[in-house]
Amino acid sequence: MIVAKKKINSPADPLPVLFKHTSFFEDVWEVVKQIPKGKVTSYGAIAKYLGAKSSARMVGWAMNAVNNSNIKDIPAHRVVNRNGMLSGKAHFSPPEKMEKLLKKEKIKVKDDCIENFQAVFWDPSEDLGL
DNA sequence: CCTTTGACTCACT
DNA sequence: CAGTGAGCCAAAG
Repeated sequence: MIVAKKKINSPADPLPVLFKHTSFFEDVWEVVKQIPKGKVTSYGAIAKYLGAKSSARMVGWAMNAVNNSNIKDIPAHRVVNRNGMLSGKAHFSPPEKMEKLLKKEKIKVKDDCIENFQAVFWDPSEDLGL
């Protein structure tokens, strides 16, 4: 469990205010980190796995936090919306990076959408046990 | 401190 | 079947 405004990874991370005492972000990250290579999941699935306490929007916030900080251990590119659309691509360093990384993992992406989304979809509730 | 917004989703019209 | 509204919770203005 990572705690609050403490350094997440690098000593020189510009990690802003972000988390105070909420471990929500960590939970999201942990789940995201568990996503098998070549698979993807949705914000809603993660939120649901976390108990649906928070809405999927918070998951997106967590991803935003990842981009904001120097955290690179989180494969945020494997997280898309429930339609399999790369809704968050715009928030990547180069927006194309998300799609690029996905394709690199043999995930078929077309027009910012994962074609075989259902096939590569990974449900945390299923693998992590629920 | 109150208002607005956001990488979402579901339900209703 | 597509458009709209509401719920969601935290962060930024």
